[in-house]
Amino acid sequence: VPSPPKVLRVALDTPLRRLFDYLPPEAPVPLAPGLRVRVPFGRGERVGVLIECAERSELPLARLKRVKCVLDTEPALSADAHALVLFAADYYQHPLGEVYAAALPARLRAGVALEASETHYRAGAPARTRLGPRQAALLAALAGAPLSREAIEARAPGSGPTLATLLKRGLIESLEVPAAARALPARPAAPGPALGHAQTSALEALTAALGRFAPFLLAGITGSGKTEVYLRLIACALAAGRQALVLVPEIALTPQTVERFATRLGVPIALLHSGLSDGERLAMWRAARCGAARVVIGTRSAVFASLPELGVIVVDEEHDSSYKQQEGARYSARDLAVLRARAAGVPVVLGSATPALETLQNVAEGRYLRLELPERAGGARSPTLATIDLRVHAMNGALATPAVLAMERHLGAGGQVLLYLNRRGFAPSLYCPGCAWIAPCPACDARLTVHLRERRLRCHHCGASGPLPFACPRCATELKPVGQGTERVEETLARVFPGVAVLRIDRDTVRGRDGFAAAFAKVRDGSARILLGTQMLAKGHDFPNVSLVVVLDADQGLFSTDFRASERLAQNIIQVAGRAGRADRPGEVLVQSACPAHPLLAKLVAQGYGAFASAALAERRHAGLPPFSHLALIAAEAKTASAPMAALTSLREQAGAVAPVRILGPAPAVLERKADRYRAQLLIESPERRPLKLALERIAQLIEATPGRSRVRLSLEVDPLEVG
DNA sequence: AGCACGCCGACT
DNA sequence: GTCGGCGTGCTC
Repeated sequence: VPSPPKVLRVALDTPLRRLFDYLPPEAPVPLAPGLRVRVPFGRGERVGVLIECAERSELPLARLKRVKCVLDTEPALSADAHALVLFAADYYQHPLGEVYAAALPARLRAGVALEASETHYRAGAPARTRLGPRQAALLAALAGAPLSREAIEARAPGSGPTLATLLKRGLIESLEVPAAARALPARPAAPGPALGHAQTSALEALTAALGRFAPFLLAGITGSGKTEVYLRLIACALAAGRQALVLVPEIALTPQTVERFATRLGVPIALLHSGLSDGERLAMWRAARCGAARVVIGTRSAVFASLPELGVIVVDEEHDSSYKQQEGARYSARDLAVLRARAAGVPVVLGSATPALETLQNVAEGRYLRLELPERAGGARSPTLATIDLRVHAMNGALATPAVLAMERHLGAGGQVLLYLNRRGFAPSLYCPGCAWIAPCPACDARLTVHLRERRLRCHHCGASGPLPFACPRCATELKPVGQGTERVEETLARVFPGVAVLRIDRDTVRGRDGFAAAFAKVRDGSARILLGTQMLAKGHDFPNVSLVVVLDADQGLFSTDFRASERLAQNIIQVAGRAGRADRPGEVLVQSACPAHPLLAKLVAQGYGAFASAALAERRHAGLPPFSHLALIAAEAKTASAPMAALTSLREQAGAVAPVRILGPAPAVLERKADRYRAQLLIESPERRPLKLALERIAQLIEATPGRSRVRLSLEVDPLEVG
């Protein structure tokens, strides 16, 4: 019998980057890493996770408090998920307790049982007083095996009040018994369509890898049948008695997606996404952990879900930026999914029509195996792309003449037209022709956007809003909206295409999941002929009758300070282009730009995403940017203008980086003042991971030791997606 | 992050 | 004379 450890090291949900040492509980209980414990902390109590058992502490034992109780008999997370949490905390330089908290449903953090239970009732002490007929009947029913409330209700309808009375008098006792965890009910599996040649060979490669770690990129244009390949692969894993984890971007987790998995696979499915209540999330999580759910479909944080029999991981639309958590523990669920697959010894499939440049480089270096789905299922042809030079054509608002002509042609042929403009509102600024005044946000270094229908000015950075002024506050000249937003394009369309039904889809017109479903229905039934919208249109849904897509302004993404802007632009263009065309009618895509000769845009339009990606990767290599170097970002934020720069300058001096790690900055953020907070940043860059990691460990310690942390908030992000 | 303790303005 | 502003210090 091993002697009990002297010290328990516990992760707690605090922003402190250390573990807390406790004495083991008085009564000896089994102890193992991953068990939840209830501990005294400060003047209150917390639920933490036991990370290690140790023989000594850096503090004198007399100063340690004692663990109040051990909540579990087995770890909350499966071994691979537990290891993933430890890895993520270390890699992203984030407090372990907070990462663990992100991995567990809120109710488990509050201390409820790991496994679902149900209250059952049975007869207790014999009655010493006379009972009514209902009471006697109920007691008789509960004389045998304990029954659930539902079972009691089925035998004796309306016995609820009687039950409550007898419970109170001690004549009935209650007990908690394990309950089957709730998951979506299974349906009979339906057969799928026949596979094409490329799908078949991709599926063969994937199924051959079941049972071992193997990372794949499944590169397939929209409509090439990636989902069908996922479904067959998952079916194979299920047949071998394993579970599957499917990660999707938040916006893609629609009832249609879930429906497709549920009807095809015929097994219970658990969903994990931000729209669940605490109770629902707990039920889904438990269903995954106990194995009742065979497939887990979830967003970002589902990468940490417990799946004891994990057999395969799928990351759909792997290029999507919503896999990167932007607050708190800033992890990339896509990257962690690959690490988890390695820890679990299972294959992982990253699927996309527009893979991230990082992923393509992983393929180029032989770390991932690329599987290609080159053709559209059902023989549909890919859309043709062309640019429209905005400098040489007459404009109708945001629409160049060739775009208008193309729209007339497609509408005349019975097709639908999709216009993509990544800018909400009527116009991005309000300008005074008299004195050149531009309506500014009072709280940000930004211009206010005109929302004409609401007759308001809005800041798209901080949410501030105010009434729409008629005249310039400085010189009383009438103000002019400048630039194009979706609301203004809608107005142009009403003028240029009178009588044609237009549907605008953006955050201002579509509210919540139901709103999107309603808009989607109007597109499907043809009651909308022209669709106009922002990124919301580029993700998730297919619009099979759309034959023409017009990208109204490609230039926003070409001249940004952020080196990833062109990659995002190309992905958005190709994703939105993927909405167009089907078997009997190839789609047409027109990209409006004032500089169609821009090398990356020209490559994309003439030769497609693959050629764009090669050119963009060559540029990144030349400039020493990711994926050819590794970055971390230190951000500072304060109420005063000088504090962030001062804090980062001091941090830089103390850190004193050693080659090959370079420290760039500090520099004010692109939007220096946002919501009345001033922001600056420091960029840490290194061609190698290891020295970057060492530098970050040092910097993270310095940040924690920085005095006056209430005045300047410092945060650290590893592998930032947005830089500049 | 909470949640304490600890010194200077507008109220009963 | 108090109630309370948020500055800074601690949590095994």
